[in-house]
Amino acid sequence: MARTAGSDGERTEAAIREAAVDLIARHGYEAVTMRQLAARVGVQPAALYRYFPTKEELLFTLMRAHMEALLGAWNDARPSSGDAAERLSAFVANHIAFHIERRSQTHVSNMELRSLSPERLTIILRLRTSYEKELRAILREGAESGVFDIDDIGLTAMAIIQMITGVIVWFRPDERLSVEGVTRTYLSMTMRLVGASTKREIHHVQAGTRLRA
Amino acid sequence: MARTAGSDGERTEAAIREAAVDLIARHGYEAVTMRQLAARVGVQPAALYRYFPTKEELLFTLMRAHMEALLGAWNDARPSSGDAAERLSAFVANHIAFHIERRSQTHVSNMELRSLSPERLTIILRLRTSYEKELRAILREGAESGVFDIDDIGLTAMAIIQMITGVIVWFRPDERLSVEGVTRTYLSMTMRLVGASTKREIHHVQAGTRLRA
DNA sequence: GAATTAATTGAACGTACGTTTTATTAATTG
DNA sequence: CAATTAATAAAACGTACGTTCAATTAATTC
Repeated sequence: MARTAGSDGERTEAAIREAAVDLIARHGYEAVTMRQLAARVGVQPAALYRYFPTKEELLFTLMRAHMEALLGAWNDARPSSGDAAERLSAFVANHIAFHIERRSQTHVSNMELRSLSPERLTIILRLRTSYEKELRAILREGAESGVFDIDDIGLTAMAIIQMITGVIVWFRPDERLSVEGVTRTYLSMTMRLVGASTKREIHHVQAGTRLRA
Repeated sequence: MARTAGSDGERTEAAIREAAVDLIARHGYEAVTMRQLAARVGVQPAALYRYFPTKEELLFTLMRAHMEALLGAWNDARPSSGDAAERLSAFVANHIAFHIERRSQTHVSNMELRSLSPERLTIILRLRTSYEKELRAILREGAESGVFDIDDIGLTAMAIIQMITGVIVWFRPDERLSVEGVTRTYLSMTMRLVGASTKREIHHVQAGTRLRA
């Protein structure tokens, strides 16, 4: 046999990406074989090479897409006005919603950096840094305007990112906790963390925050 | 050749463990080969099998030792008296100090869980859970005695652990930040996170704290 | 100082890996 | 409807993997 009835390049590539994200998130990049991936897609191993020249290029493509989607989501969710507390709320809410919706992609992007070549690693890290810069800018603005009380901006930014990304490690949407409830609690913890000055701001921010369905 | 002059089983096993932790932390368990490990130790691959029957058993041994050391360190550092704020301070300080001292071990224990068989995974997760239980107990005590203001104990415990473990991802001891400075800032952020009630406690905890140079 | 035990080498086994090559069939185009 | 392009299968290539086995030497014991 050769070309199969109803085969379509776009659909096959999408299926490969989806299966790869899932398998790599579950077993790790090194542990996943091209044969395993092909079997999941329902195709012979050689067919994968029509879409991705190497296994590493496939990994890189997945990671880059994830980072660009994250930056895109923040670009759409970013408030055009409002003080630092409001901006920070939006950032945290968007981050948590995005990561809960894409647990597997996030796992891949966070755990498999060491499997990238130096050049590709640099590209991914640049995207990551530009995302973290957004958070630092918010923290700096809040610190300068007196809305936040922050000891060290860079350190606080890392602490917040670790904390809110960590949700995907333990959170399962089908438990006693809802996405909305978890987001609310994390918003509250974040505001305390940055020493958001008045109760008014905290309540205002939480009141105005809408969570994704 | 066979047995080499001056060879010693204890020293060789220690060398294997040390090299394995370092290599696995750097490249990942699946990516490290037994030949690579043997070369690092300065021995032939077959010699490794005198000390560890399989590659996975070696990984498991490293992880279990790390978790038991963590529990042991907390057992030694745990204050015999004091309120919840004091206990929490001790927990955070011990956690950060332990993890900064053992970056590689921590990376292995946190990243390579999926390479363990179900039985071995269970053992490691049990150790991890019993460590997390310590933090939850402190948070519960603080919440009940009114020292802390906590929304959800389990959730707050996970947030704190993610935050303070995240230090090892970005912190390098030889930079502008000292271990002491980072620990102080994280202690302060943790106390805010749990809504430590009175300024007195926060100030007590931060007593002697100076901002980084 | 012979016998025994500890520590290691050297070579090999079977398997599975990422990838390439060639052939073949389906869909599209002129 | 012939020619071309798109999408895949089938088979193979060379390599590297975890592990085993037998032989060999160093240290220890009696």
